Formats: sequence, C-alpha cells, structure tokens
Amino acid sequence: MSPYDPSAYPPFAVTVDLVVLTVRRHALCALVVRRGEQPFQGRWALPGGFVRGDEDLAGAAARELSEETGLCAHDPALPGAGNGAHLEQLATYGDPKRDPRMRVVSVAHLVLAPDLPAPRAGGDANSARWAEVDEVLADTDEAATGLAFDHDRILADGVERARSKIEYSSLATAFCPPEFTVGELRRVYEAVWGVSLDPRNFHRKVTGTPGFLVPAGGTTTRQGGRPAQLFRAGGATLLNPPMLRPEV
Amino acid sequence: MSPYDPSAYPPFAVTVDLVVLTVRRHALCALVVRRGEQPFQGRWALPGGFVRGDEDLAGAAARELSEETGLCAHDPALPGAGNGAHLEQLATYGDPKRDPRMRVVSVAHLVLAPDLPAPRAGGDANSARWAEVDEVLADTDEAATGLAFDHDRILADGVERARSKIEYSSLATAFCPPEFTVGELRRVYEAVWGVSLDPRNFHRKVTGTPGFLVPAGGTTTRQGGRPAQLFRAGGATLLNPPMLRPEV
DNA sequence: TCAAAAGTGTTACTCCTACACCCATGG
DNA sequence: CCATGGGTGTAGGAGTAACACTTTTGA
Repeated sequence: MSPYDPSAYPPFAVTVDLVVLTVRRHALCALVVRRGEQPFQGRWALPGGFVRGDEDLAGAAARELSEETGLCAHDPALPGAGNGAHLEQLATYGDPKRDPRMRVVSVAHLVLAPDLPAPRAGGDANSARWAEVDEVLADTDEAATGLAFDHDRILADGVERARSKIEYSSLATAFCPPEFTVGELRRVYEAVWGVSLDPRNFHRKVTGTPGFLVPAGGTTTRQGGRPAQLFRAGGATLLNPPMLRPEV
Repeated sequence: MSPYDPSAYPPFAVTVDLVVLTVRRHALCALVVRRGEQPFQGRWALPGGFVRGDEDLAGAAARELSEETGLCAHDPALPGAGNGAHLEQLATYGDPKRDPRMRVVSVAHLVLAPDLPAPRAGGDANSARWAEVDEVLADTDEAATGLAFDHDRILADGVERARSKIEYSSLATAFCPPEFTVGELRRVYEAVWGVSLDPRNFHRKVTGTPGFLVPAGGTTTRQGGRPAQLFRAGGATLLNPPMLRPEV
C-alpha cells in the first residue's frame, strides 16, 4: 500500500462551526444554540454542522448560516456579491479528543452581521440566542458554564480576529446596516473593543480616509440630537493608516 | 439516523501541507518536493502528508517538517520551547475537486526557518529544493509550470501571511539564526518584502523598540565593514508601532 | 431653554522620512 | 588610503490625542 493512497488513512468527519458576531445594545454578542443531543446535551454551543460530500468549506458555512439565521453570506473573495453578512475562514481545530464520539476536524468560520431580529433555529425559538461575548468568555475556566466542546476557544479566537481586523480594515461596516451614521460606526468600534473613543477625532478619521465611507445622501436623527449624515461602506477594504486601538 | 451522528456523514481524508519559507541569497524561498506518484507525478508540490489517527494538526505538521527537513518545530503557543522553526496554522483548503482521487481536506501550515543546509527528503537529494517564491508564483496562470494541486494558491497565501505578519510582529527574527546583526535582520525584511529599506532608520527602529532585540554581547564582521553588534530575539512578539512597509 | 449628538479648529506631541555625517574594519 | 557596512544627529512632515467651540435637532 502506497503512503500516498488517501483511502489507506483513517477517516475523519469534517464539520464547520460558526462564530457569528453582532453588536446589540452596545455589546458584542455571539450566536449560540442549545444542543439537543449527546454529547454536551443541553449545553450551549456554536452553530455548525457536517460538511457534505459535494460542497466546499465556505459553501458549507454559508449553508449552515442560512439554516440557523436566514442570513445570506457574502464571500468577500467573490466580486460584486451584494449585501449579506461577511464570512471568512477562521481556523481549524483538530485535537483527537475534541469530540468524544470520533475523530472530528472542525473548520471554524467567522461571520460578522448587523443587528438582527431574534434568531430562529429550526423553528425552535428557545434553542438559539445572542450571548454577550464577555459573559460567555468571563468564566472560561469553569467547565460547567462554558460552551460545549472546544467552542470557548473557538469563540475567543474569532473575537480576537474581529477585534484586530477592524483596526486595519473597513470590516467594522459589516456590523452596520447598509446605511449608517458615523456615530453608529463609532459605537461598533466601542462595543467590539470595549473602549470609549473621542467622537470628534473618530469622525475626522473615518471621513478623511479615502474610500472608507461614501455619503448616501440623507440624514437621520434616530439617535437624537443634531441630524447625522448617512453613509455607505466605500470600496476600500484596507485602512492605511489603521484605526488605533487605545492602550487599555 | 440522527443528523448529529458523525459516522453517518461522508468520510474525508485530512492532510497537512507545509509552506516552509526561508531567505537565501537575498530572496524569499519555499521548500518544494517532487512528486513520485500520481496524480501530478513528477511535478513540484508543497511537502505534506496525512494526519494520523492519534495526532493533532500541529503535531502532524511538526512531524512532516521533521521528516522533510530535520527541523524541530517550535509552536509559539507552547511556553518555553527553545529554538526551532516557527510554526503556525495558515488556512484550510477543502474544494471537493482539489484532489482527483477522493475528498481531501488539507490544513496548511506556515513555517519560517533560518537559512538551512540543502534540504534532504527521505535521502533523495534530487527530490527536494528551495524554490524562489517569485519564480514559482510568477506564472501561476500557466498550469504546466505551477505546483501540483492548489499549492500555488496555498503558497501565495502563506507568503502573503508572512509579508503582512512581519509588519506588526517580531516574526522576522524567525528567519535569522539565534544570533544576528541588525543588518541581517534588515536584509530579511528586504527579501520578504522585495524592497530596499534605509539602514539608518531601520537600525533606530528595531533597536529603539523595547523587547524586540536584546544584545548578545559579541560583534561580527561577517558582512565586511565595521563590526556589527550581535543580537538575540527579545521576548516581545508584537511591534507597536509596526514596521512600515514602503508603498509601491 | 436645555440636553444631546454632530461636526470643526487648534495645539502639542509622537513617529517617520530623508539625508548629512562620523566610526571601525579589511584590502 | 579608500571602499564597505555600522551607527548617530537633525530638520521637516504626516498623523494623532486632547479639548475648546459651534451647529442642529427634539423635548
């Protein structure tokens, strides 16, 4: 038997897990679902599922996302795809003991979405919710309170990716509706980073970076106070110089 | 049959592929091996192999690295591991048609190593070499000249990761021997980015960033000219402010 | 009239770039 | 002596932080 014969090697199950993040009530939240089966029955976990034989990894992630939330994923690698949530591959987790049933390798994906209506999970409203990231990750030591499998770790990696990526890219707009104000965008940064930013300097920074924001024409007053201009995300994806995250 | 029963889903083969980068003769080079088997027999490919049933993904990558190069991998997540090449997970590639034999999902890893002696691949010196990255990726259109499978794409992703990561981390020291001069470190940046950097400003930047470099005590004159101080990599992993990559 | 949020101006500081200049070695 | 690379000093500019100040709405 050749060492290059794939069928001679042990079979793996391959899954996709989703870190779906949004900003709700000034807090970064992740979508979690309650497990109905063993193992970890009744515990919260990240949404996900098995990759089918004929679909690629991003396709499987998009399908799971659609099944869990009704969201349409938007792969940034594809040109011209319209609105829809941002989806990108995060990392792959393959510890031999991460699933007690058998060898499962999970390709985690990161999804950034605007604030959504309450999640629906296969019709069972009770089995899916938005969990504040800080609360889920606060007591990652106590095994009893965390997510199932190694999902605490996956969630932490996804949050870290989002936190660092909005520094040097325009990805924060993925948390906003199609039209948004500078103040709304600033509150996204504040929620994701857990800091306060100077509204004046923030405004100058984002409106002064070419291609980051394009005026949408209207104004809104939904936050109270003086009406704010509405913007759309511009074509630029890289921010140079980056948005600076305050020290602590 | 439960939708959560892993054994009910199609089996995958899982491999690791390695993007092993080094700097040789002022050029960024990648390790490639000649395939002895179908498919793509005789073509160059990235080193890699199947993940065994009892090892995790990083372990499989470290094993393949050791088998192909004799290098000892150093997982930065583990504390205190001494010298050895830097190893990190890169991305996972799972297109259903990427391997014509069967469904293979490959977890690519990135390895950064100092300039090494000529590679040895299972004793057959002819079957492994350092290829200049620019030459391999130059004609990625012509299918006849590129690497096997989707390895052109994987290599491009690995190179892009390395190029961007040395901007904001001290990872460039992974391309250097344990003790090195500021000039040697600068030539690493120049080779990886394909640019020229001002030696004076570079020196000030790296020696002025706390924790980046620690003096090793000696001097060397192996480059000619005035003897240069020797340094070791400091404990700092993040560079703030980052090293700025020139435009163009 | 007041609170609240949107914007603009200004100053001081940090950091980078560019380049002049000096230092220490080998040939 | 001189070529080569190592290392320091300095002036100008880009970009940020901090904060005073004006604008425009709803209550």
